[in-house]
Amino acid sequence: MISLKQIRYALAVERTLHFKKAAESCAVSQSALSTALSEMEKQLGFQLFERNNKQVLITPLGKQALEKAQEIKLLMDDLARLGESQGELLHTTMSIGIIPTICPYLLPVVLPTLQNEYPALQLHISEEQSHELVEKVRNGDLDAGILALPYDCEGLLTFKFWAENFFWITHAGDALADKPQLSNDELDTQRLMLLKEGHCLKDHALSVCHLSTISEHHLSATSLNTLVQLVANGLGTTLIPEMAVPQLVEENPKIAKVPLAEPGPHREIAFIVRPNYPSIKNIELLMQLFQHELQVLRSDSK
Amino acid sequence: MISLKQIRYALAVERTLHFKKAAESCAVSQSALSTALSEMEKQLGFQLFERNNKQVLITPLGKQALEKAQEIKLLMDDLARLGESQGELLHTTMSIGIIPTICPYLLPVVLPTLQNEYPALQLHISEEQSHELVEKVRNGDLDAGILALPYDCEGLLTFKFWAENFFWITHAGDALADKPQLSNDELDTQRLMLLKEGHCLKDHALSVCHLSTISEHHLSATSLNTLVQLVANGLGTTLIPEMAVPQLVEENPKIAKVPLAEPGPHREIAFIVRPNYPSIKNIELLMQLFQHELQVLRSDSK
DNA sequence: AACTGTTGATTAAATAAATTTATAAAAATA
DNA sequence: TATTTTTATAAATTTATTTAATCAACAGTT
Repeated sequence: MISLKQIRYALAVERTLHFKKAAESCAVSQSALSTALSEMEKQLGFQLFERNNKQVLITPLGKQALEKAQEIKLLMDDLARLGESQGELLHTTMSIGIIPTICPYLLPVVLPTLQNEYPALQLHISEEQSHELVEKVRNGDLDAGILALPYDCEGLLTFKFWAENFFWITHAGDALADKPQLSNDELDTQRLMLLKEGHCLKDHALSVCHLSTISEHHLSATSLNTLVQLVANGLGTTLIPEMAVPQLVEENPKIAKVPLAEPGPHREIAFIVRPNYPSIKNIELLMQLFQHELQVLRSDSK
Repeated sequence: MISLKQIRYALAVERTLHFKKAAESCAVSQSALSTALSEMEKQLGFQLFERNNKQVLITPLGKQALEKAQEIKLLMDDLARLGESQGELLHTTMSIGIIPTICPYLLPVVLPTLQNEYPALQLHISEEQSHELVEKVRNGDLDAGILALPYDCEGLLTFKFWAENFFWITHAGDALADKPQLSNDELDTQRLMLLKEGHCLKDHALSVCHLSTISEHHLSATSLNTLVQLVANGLGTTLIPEMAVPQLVEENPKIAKVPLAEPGPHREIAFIVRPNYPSIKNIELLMQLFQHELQVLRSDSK
């Protein structure tokens, strides 16, 4: 009879493609892992891995088996978590992924309160782009994700908890810096710099400008912080979301922000969770808490 | 760490609501099962079962956990079966459920060939009504089912492999017994007897008559064989499917069959299988074989 | 009240199984 | 040729599991 141990070992080898590393990641000896997998292959009646002294390959049937194995592991994790759904809320370990254009601005807003009010919560935060986030939430590597909509999250629950606008950012001396708002026409003539391909904020910003692609003249960077540094030194302008304003703009006398004429909200922020995630209540509570802290931040800065 | 053994034990208690019986069905001592389940509850952090000396109840959270456990068991079974998909076809054990209005007429047609050509195949046949069939195929108790369409098989693959008409059956002396075919109007005036509630053939037969319910005058029975005995003794008439004709009509001089004017096919027969069933190829092969044998039967009786 | 037959829980000895450590074998590398 | 890196194997040890016997609680019965 195939055991969960064997399944865990097999998944570790799939990850590492290396028996010794897999054994380490399972905290057992390489010998134990080798034997367990041989036995598993015997029970299955086919090879999972083709292995020699130089490399480990996954056989075609092995690939199918490992997909099932992954599903089983996911369900086992869910089962183990079921107990938490009745215990005290946020009294557990949670892994949450957040996209880079939200993460550094949201965390300082919510973490202090979170740590005060729920000291038993062990948060593991990772910064990832939307596509990785969706993938990892789907396969259970993450308990939840936070990203900006619209984004294709098919098969996942989405809980919108925030909506905000973008601001146009230019250097302090710019002639347009004191305008009450910037029209779309004016925006189009600017030397706009956005994030590199892969960041959803680029797409959302382009959508605000009613553009589908960005011209090659526009520089691109890998973080909003970098973009703002470029703006501060007169190399162009950019768009940043409201929640980044306190950190990136307000402390910096060399740049100015101008609201956009384009009606908002320009992006909506949501949690994504697997529908079967066992303690959705934890996610809902987190969401309410985040929403509240963001509201406090917004009213403070008015 | 929760083990598969614990999951199997828990599912057995769910089935039996009795520790001792569950232990027997798992072929272990009651002590082993008790200990394993206590340990499992400790690991989960909540009670699966409320037990005293008189009864075993499933807790609300336990119900949720057992649902997950059932899914895990299903996936484990699939995983264990994956090896067969590459081995020789029909070289395994299969559990197949068939509705009562197909089972006794299909089996004698297909079993001889099946046992000759695939002696390694271990077939477990059970006779069940459509709703049980769908349920048991869904949860993995059966590898496949054979039923008559139309029927709601949402979430399952359906492979139609046969279509046939009904015949009107009356006693040999009936004035209508020699007609080339029976019109719908004539059919409506007959004292038609159909199967009891729950048999899909009743619904399909009513549909052929363009009726939604059957009047209280119509007797009902639990098997086609019974119905035919009633017909033979002049107690009424009935409809039987083509595949039952050789067994129920041709050997019996006291009854006569008349084709229906209503255009067919009057019922279609299909396999149902879970989409994730690991060796669909076995099902497809079975289906082709069944189809072929039925064709031979049809051409023989012409 | 005492007896009887349930039920699920507990315990200790016997049994089975998995893990570790150490080693082997094969192949690439220096 | 010696060294390193890889997975596989063997024997000893440790760990976990099963069994069989017993317990404790309870519900009927006598």
